Parts: sequence; C-alpha cells; structure tokens
Amino acid sequence: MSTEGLKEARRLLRSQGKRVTPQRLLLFEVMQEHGGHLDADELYLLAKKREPRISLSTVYRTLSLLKELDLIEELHFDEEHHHYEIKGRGAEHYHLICLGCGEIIEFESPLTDHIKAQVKSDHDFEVTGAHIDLKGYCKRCRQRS
Amino acid sequence: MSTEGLKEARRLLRSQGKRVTPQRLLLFEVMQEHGGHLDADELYLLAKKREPRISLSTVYRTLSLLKELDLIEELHFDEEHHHYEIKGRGAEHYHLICLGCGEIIEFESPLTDHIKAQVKSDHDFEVTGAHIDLKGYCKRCRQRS
DNA sequence: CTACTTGCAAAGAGTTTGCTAGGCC
DNA sequence: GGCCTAGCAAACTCTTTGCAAGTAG
Repeated sequence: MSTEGLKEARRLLRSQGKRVTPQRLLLFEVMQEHGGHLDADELYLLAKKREPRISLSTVYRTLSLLKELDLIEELHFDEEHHHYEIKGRGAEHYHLICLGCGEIIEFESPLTDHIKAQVKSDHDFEVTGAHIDLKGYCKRCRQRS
Repeated sequence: MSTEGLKEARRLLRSQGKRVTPQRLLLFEVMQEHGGHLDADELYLLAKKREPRISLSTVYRTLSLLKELDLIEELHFDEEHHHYEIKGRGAEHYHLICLGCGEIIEFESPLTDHIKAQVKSDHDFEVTGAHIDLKGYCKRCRQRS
C-alpha cells in the first residue's frame, strides 16, 4: 500500500518532467510513513536519520514540489509555521491524459461504482481496486486545431 | 488479437530491411500487453523481468525504431520526457485482473461511454481512448477463502 | 559471411542538490 | 531570533553514443 503511493509519486514526477531523485523519494516516503502532519524541520530531522547528507533547502524545495504535484497538503495552523501532510489516499481517483499538451487531470466518478457493480453481476468478479486512464484532448488543445 | 499486432510488427520490420530480433519483439509485446502509456524506464523494468540481460540503450533504440515505423506513438507529456504507446485501435476492451490466480478476463461495458460523456461535460475533455484495469478476486478464488 | 544489433561503459545535456549567505516577518 | 529563499559549483538523472562481441538473413 505504501509502495503504491511511492509508485504514484514516481509516475507523477515523471509525467511532469521532474526527475526522480533519491532525496525526493526519501522525503515522500518519510511523510507517508509518519502519517500525520509534519513541519519542514521535523521532516528534515527524520530524513537526516536515514540520509545524513540531505539539506534543509532540499526539504523546502521538495515540499513545494510535492505540493505543486498535489501529493501533499499545506496546513496553516498559524501564520509563521506551515505543516504538511500526505494527501488523502482516500477516494480513488483516475486520470485524463491530454495527448496534445500532456496535462494530467484527475477525476472521480460515481459511475466507476456502477462499473464495479456490473462486473460483479456479469462476471462474478469482486473488484478491489481500479486503474482508469482516459486519453484524449483537453479544451485548449482542441481549440488550437 | 495481440498476436495480430506482433505479426504486423514482424512484417513491417522485414519490409523496411530491419531485423527481427528477440529484443524488438519482446519490447513490442510488453508495450502491447501493458496497453497504457509507458516511458523508457518503465518499459525497461518490465522487459527486464522477462529478459534480464536486455539493456536500456536497446530500449531507447527500439523505441525510436518503432516510432519510425509508426508502430507506436510518442506522447510529449513535456519537452524532455517522452511516453509511448501502441498505435492502432480496435474494439475497446478492458481487463479484470484476479489478484488470486492471475487470470485476466476481458470485458466491455457501455458504462464506459457514460464515463466519457460525463468527463466531457465535467471537464470539457474529449476522450479518444481508454485504459481500464479492475483488480480484485474472481469467483473461484473467493470461494477458496 | 556480412551487415545489422546488442550490451556495456562512458559521454552529454540539463536538472537538482548541498552549501553558504542572505531575506522576511 | 525563527523560518524560508537565492546563488552557484558539484553531483546526479536521463538519454545518447562509440565500440567490441554477437546474431539475423
């Protein structure tokens, strides 16, 4: 399950042309394992236990990258101090992949539940997980042609 | 269905004076089976499971060869990082993958059309292709536990 | 047998990291 | 002071290339 999240992180980094570095994976992993919210310094100290050479700037840079990729959430408990936490691995989400510009839009749909129900009755198959990618063209790319 | 594509690949390679090597067939096959989009490294790792001696350079060289032969499509998710996918369509079918016994059942569902319609109205996104994998447990495997 | 291909190692292009030195409430 | 960013050389990721060994036709 936690490796699932890691793969997802790799995939997202890749698809955005970001490089998959050990530091980024380590920081993501630490956040995942820790579960709750962390601030930059706490994350730094935890990561340092495993990779003492990691730098605080990398922590900050990685946090904003992960936030940009929507993998973590920034919590403003107070003005001076930001906390971060892994985004809800809760609701399943799927992807719209634009073949024109490469943008990846995440979506959810209750219809996926209907598909599961149908598959259950048609094939007597109990679905536990789904992976849905829809490819096509986004509004902007369609307008350009 | 999938052997159809393989034969086509052989034929095309031949007709262009390219040699039909196990590596090229393997890589093409992996891409075909995977269905969705892959980048060079993902393809490399998948292929390595079946033929551990394959090299990353072969993956890159084969990808550009297959692109040249128009057997795969290069998706520019961003400037420097490319993804690839098998060309050519056909009746869309999706997969049920049993986590117990590994069986893969193909299915179709009109509901996928509804998802496309919904995605169109919600995100103004025109779907041209879909890749849907549902994982879970088939009847037999459920009865055994 | 000959020309095309592969695997390896290493180069290249471009990004990311770790420092150190600041900047901002 | 406490928290975060900037600038830059060095390190690294991803891709391509050169070459000797291997293989298809």
